[in-house]
Amino acid sequence: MVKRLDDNDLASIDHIGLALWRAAHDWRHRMRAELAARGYPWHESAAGEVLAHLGPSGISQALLTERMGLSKQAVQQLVDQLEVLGVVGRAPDPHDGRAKRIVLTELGLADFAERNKVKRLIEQQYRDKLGPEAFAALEAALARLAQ
Amino acid sequence: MVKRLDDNDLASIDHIGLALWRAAHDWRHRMRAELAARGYPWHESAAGEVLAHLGPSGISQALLTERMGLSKQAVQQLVDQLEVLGVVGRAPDPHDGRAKRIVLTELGLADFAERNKVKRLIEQQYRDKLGPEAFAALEAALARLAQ
DNA sequence: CTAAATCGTCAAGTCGCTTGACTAGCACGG
DNA sequence: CCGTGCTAGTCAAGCGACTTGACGATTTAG
Repeated sequence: MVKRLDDNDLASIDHIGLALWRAAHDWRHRMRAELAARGYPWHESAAGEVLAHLGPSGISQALLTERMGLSKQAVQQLVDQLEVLGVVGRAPDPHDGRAKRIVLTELGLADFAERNKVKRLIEQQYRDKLGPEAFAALEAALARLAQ
Repeated sequence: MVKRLDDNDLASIDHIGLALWRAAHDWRHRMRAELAARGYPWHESAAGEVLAHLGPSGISQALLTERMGLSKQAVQQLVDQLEVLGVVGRAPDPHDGRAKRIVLTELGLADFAERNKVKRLIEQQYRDKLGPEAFAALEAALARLAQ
């Protein structure tokens, strides 16, 4: 036996979970990097996640908290950052004196539009790489798993 | 119009990247929770990731660092935690006075075995949910994406 | 109309990682 | 065989992304 490699016993780590993990991170990385390159650098930080839950009609901070699955304090901090950057603003909710609505500024709306473009771009890259049938199969399998 | 929902404009967020993200996190969560439930709670913390790169024959800290894609200090801290817990130990490398080998203790070896069991279990859950063809298609698509 | 729940805020702490500064051992060209 | 530089590991400090705790201001329920 010439040489026993360190990782002889690591064949076991190459499972589908790892493949999923890598694919998810690849997607995330492409998305964040592309948006940062296009002039929306906050997508490189955690605050960018907020924008994934925020459309032109705005959202209450409480609902945002629920959707993001974080503590309300965490969400508050992320929104604070975006507010400083001028991407979102806070407006009082007319129907509830406690609540505030998070709304997109003009810059935020531009970000929203760009995000959709980039999403389609990366989806197309994946489709090109896999072919349309395999891409559809992937989508279907993931949807099935999510149920 | 009865009611305009907050998320009318959020249809765009439901893309394949998100599905991948969720699937990856589901896998990770099942893995960690199951291992924790079986008496290996460190898989709930970042230190558990170390064990994914560590087999019975051990590994040098430097190589581990390279594999994990973290700074050497980060890896050191994670290994420290596992050492305190008695899962791994540090042995001097006979061929290199600077290096130390990270090796599994008896507890670590039990963890290694359990990890493989759980991995197979969860893979089987996924296979059951998808059916063998779709599962194979998912594996193939993910492998293709990783290239 | 009071009691409880909800919305948001301020403060402090934890976890997972990073960068910086350092020591001990190895490698190699002169 | 020796110094110059590279590599393995350690110690310390700090930062980002969260958490928990405590709180005032509303709204809702009984």
